[in-house]
Amino acid sequence: MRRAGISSAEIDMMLNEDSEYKAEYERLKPRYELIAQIIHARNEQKITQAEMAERMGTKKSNISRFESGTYNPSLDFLIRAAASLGKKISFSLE
Amino acid sequence: MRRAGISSAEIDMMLNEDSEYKAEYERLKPRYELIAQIIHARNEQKITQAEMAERMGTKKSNISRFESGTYNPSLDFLIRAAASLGKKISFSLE
DNA sequence: CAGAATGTTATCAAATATGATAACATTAGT
DNA sequence: ACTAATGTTATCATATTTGATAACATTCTG
Repeated sequence: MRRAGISSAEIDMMLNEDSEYKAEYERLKPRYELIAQIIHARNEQKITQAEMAERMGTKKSNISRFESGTYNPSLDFLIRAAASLGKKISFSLE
Repeated sequence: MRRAGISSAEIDMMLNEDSEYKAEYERLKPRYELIAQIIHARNEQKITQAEMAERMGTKKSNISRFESGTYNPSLDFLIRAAASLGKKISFSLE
């Protein structure tokens, strides 16, 4: 199954205890997880990025960028994204 | 109990169904609720804004501004804020 | 395969968040 | 009431997000 440039063993290596990538990965994890939930909701409802964008009042390219997880979205953007899929985000501190 | 410039009856008025303020209020509600949870956690642990700021790597004035709810914070800021209080934010789509 | 639909990436401008600092206001402790 | 601690507000500089557009890539469907 050689598809990407790195193997899962190499990923394990990069994410080991002492790795500096580890901290970075842990830092970004909550973002990725939340985005994953939103993408999942969109796919589940078979809504296109273009449709979602229209509901949010933005453009499809911005949805793609958002789903790519390449930046740190604002709370408002997240709430609107969820709302466009008929969902409400709830937050809890644990 | 005349303290503020507006009465609660007036507030009710402003938040009635058709009011344009209503939508605005509803829009900001999730932000305020999340911030309230964070403020509550900070007070509960008797941590000062200055202490929290130091843990987050910022300044106390910025914590005050954040708690005032006057702007739209980023996901990362929220996560760091919670983390500085030993909490983890969890998100769920409903 | 061809065309249409969907998703991605790059880029720019404008708006906004964020950090830092300082001055000020409020509250708590003695 | 005095003082120290805590919280607030204003302001500036810098970084980042966000929206828009266009070109490109990928996937779906007939």
